[in-house]
Amino acid sequence: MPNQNYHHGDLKTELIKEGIKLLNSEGYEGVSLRKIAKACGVSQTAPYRHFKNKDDLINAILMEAMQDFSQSLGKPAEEYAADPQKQLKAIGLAYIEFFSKNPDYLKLLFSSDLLDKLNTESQLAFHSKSRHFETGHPFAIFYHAVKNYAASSSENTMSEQELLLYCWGLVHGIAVLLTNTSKLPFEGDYLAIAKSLLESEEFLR
Amino acid sequence: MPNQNYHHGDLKTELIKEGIKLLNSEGYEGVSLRKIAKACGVSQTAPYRHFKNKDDLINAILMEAMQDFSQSLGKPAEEYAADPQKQLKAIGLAYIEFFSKNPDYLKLLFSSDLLDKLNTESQLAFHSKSRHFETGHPFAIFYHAVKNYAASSSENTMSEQELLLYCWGLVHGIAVLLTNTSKLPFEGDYLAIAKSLLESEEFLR
DNA sequence: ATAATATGTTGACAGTGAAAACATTGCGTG
DNA sequence: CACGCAATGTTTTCACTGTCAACATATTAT
Repeated sequence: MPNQNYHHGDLKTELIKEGIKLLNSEGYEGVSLRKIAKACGVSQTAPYRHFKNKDDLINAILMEAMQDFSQSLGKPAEEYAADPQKQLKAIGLAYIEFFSKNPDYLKLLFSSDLLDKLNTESQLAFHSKSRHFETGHPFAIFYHAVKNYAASSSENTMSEQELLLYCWGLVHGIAVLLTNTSKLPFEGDYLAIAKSLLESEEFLR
Repeated sequence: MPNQNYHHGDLKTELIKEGIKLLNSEGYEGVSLRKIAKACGVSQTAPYRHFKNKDDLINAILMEAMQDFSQSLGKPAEEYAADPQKQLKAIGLAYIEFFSKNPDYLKLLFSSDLLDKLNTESQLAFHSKSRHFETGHPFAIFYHAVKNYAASSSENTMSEQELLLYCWGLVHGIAVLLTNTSKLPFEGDYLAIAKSLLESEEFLR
């Protein structure tokens, strides 16, 4: 029977859980190791038994978040598996919607080294289709949809790399802008605009 | 005759200058008020006589940076003033190239509240053409090029808002991705890819 | 010249990430 | 079962950060 006041039981996963909670409640800037530790009812330095440093914890949190993300992209990927273009467009929209709902993930993702780590640790994960929903590269689904479309479309004249940059860039850029609507020059339902944009022929005819 | 050890003379502008230097040398994470103050040979709290807080100084630094940015966009804007499509494409490329060379500005820009401030303080600046190069909204040039193209093109079927989201989103997204090339799945000269992409008919035919 | 103001300094405080030294628990091996 | 070692948690401490209050000095206006 474990002493309730010392060994915690499953601190590692609870740190991640409380980290996500804190991120959602206080936002990107409000996340600190000490707060997370306190939320778990544990000393300030306890997290260091489970994570090398703050960025390591952040990466673990993101890993969790990217699971949601992968699922959000996976749904349209399956639904429109038969039509590569429709699939790609639907995935793009899901990408935008996800970060629109979770703006802090976007900031976190590009200020941590999660993606670098994933790229070096498991280059495979990005290219293999099987592991997307686990620990693989969160953008693999997107990447495969792009490859799929490139292979299927007779209209497309872009190289695979161009196409990836085009699709990912557009979708990511819109996501960034939408999480900063106050930075945009006029008001409006930008999410709706983004939707009609992706569905139009201007993007992938 | 000013005492050399007390009143500094022109601390405010030197703080900005040293701030930019620090940003370029140590990167986004390495910027702190205290370091900037020390670089100016002044006490830690001296900056508070000229700036309300850190974000205020950061905004001033960005203001300076955005001047460069505006000029980088202004050059192709003038060069291709006669051909709205070419102009828009050239501006887009300049946008990408600028942040590709100054990746830290990109991070800073979207983690400060500069754009919000500009939008509330001078909504006009974004819409008027005359003040771009001074204190106006740094994206006004881009915006005007979009409007220009929308008005001139008979091919374009998008609304002005759609078009802005499309162009700005694409260009911004690519800029973000290029400043994180290590996050991309394969290696290559992404800047060159981006260039050929913008020039292709896939983007604004 | 003197008062008001602008500008700079000192010292302090709370919050942060991190390391070192120490304490407690639980597990594996004899 | 007992013992020792590894895992996990705590305390203490450090350097660094942004910011404030109180004080000092210079500049400017009256």
